[in-house]
Amino acid sequence: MTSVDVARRAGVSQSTVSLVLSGKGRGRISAPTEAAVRRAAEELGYRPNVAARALRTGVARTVGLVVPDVTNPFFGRVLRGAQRAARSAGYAVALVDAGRDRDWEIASIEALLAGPADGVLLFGIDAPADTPGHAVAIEVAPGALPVVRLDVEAGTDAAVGHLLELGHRRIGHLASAVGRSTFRARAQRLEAGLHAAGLEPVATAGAPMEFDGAAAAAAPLLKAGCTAVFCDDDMLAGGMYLAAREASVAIPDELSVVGFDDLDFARVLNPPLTTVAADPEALGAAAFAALAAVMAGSPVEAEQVLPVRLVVRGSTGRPAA
Amino acid sequence: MTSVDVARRAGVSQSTVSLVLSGKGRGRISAPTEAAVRRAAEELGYRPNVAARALRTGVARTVGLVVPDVTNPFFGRVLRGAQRAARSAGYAVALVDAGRDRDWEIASIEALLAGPADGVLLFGIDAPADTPGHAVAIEVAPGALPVVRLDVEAGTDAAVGHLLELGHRRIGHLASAVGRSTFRARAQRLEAGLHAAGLEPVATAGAPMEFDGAAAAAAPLLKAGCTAVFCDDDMLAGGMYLAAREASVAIPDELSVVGFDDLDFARVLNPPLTTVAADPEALGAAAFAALAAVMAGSPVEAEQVLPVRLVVRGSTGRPAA
DNA sequence: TTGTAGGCGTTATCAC
DNA sequence: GTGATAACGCCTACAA
Repeated sequence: MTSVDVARRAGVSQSTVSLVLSGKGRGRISAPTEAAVRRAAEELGYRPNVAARALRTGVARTVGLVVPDVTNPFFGRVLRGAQRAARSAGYAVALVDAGRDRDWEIASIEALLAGPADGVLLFGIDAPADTPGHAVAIEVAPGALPVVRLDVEAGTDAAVGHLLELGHRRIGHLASAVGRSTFRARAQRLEAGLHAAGLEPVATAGAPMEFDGAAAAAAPLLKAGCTAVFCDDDMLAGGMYLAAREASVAIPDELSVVGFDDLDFARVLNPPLTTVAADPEALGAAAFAALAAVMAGSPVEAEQVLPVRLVVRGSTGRPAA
Repeated sequence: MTSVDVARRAGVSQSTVSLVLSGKGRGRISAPTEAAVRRAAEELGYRPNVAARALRTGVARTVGLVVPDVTNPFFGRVLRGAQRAARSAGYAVALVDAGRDRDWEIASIEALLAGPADGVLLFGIDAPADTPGHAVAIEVAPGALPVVRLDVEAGTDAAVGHLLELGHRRIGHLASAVGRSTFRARAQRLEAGLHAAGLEPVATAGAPMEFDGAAAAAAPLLKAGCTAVFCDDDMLAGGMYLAAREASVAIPDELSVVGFDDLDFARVLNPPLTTVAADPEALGAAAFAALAAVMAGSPVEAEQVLPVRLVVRGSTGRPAA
């Protein structure tokens, strides 16, 4: 099933088929010829061979999205947003899971850029300085690559402000153990907010992005006597809930918890989690748009910052004392 | 950067480069020549062009994984399992999200099979009868395609048995509104189990795979006076929790809840969810293995059933009365 | 042991 | 308006 078959069936040459189907025959191919070609293609169920086209044009019409861990529900929604935007631009998005493995991350990026993909979206990856092809970074600090990210500063400020306003003075930080710059920004901003109020974080713990590990890391924060904890992420907040339950500490009566991301499960936690809500679909869509611009050679803002907002639910309240 | 450049640099012909790099030069190419080629390739940072190779060989070394909704955490883990298995076989996995849209599902499958992918893994999709290329179905009832699925029958039996053993007689079913055969199997098995005990399901509700919608669908089950509810999926169980909280119904004292899948958040719910645990990574890996066999033309069992097991946690207990 | 040559299905540049 | 024809980069008989 090739364009040659279509040509034969339509009684024209192969190049005419190509011209018609690519739309480049505009005003060069007669209407009857065009109709005949289209009908033949339709009847035969012809689909252009992607590999041949890619080889000839040097363009794959595919972009890669590299995420650190597909298991995190956040990425699914980023992918969906990127995929929607990409599809309407005639691109496909290939998701690759780096499995939290830095080497594989780099290998994947190279492999992708070597041909299968025209560009890559790098989530939370502080990209190799010499990223070879078209790339856009997501959720990292400004660097060599154009960046699309959440307004973590505003989000953190809002969260800390909320805690302070409720009267908390002993605030802990359940931080992500993975050293991504977005998390460093949160830590920094948290400390700044606390300092401005004449405070210091009571305790800080670095936790893996997974409930049990986070719970283990969270336990010491409880011992340190925090009345509130800012968690870098909702997954970590989930771990905090686990640790609190284990230690029979009541949320929010004895402990206030704030998360980040507003993952779906945040609402079903008991009590529902107060968290900084982000729009992952928008993040994915914006990242694709930026990448499309990069690939087109258009100017791209070095940094695009998407708004977030604090959603106050049941996990925060006034401190007990 | 092509194999011709490498050949020139190594002072050999292009075909020699191809032979060496594909490993098919075994015992045909002299050691010094081979070394020279490898060194030249290394120095130049040569990467074979995937499109050219795919065009020439007719093989993309990529398989597609089509899922109904990337947003569900279950799929992330299936993808990871499939990707791991695929990678060690030299294949890449392209994830495509059908966005719960049947038409797009079909379009995606066709598009994938038209070239970019050598085969597809179809999750929960009752495939078009005339699936054109290599395909394996995941989590559906046996049909035209080889199937890899969870032992939902045993899982449902275990869940129902558990509820019955605890003394429940008024058992409801929070069913998935999406008409996939795996869910039909659960419904059927639940009824069978109940009948065997001389009971009928007290009430059944069809719910969307998302917390709020599920909660809305779950509310009537509470009104119907169920003392226990079997949920087709942990997401739905989450909705059940929401509805129970809304109606001030205590779990497990006034209502026992059983889920299915054992998603990560099941443990952080309060109380932790009793659920039928599956191994999504194994599912993904087994599906890829089956697809690899199909692509290789080897015989493949029509149906492969993976074990599940009931994990009893805090959401189930004896009925109040 | 190595090189030559043909072709995979497209697109695009020419003649006609 | 339409049709030859030449790449794109790679693999693989087959020839030397």
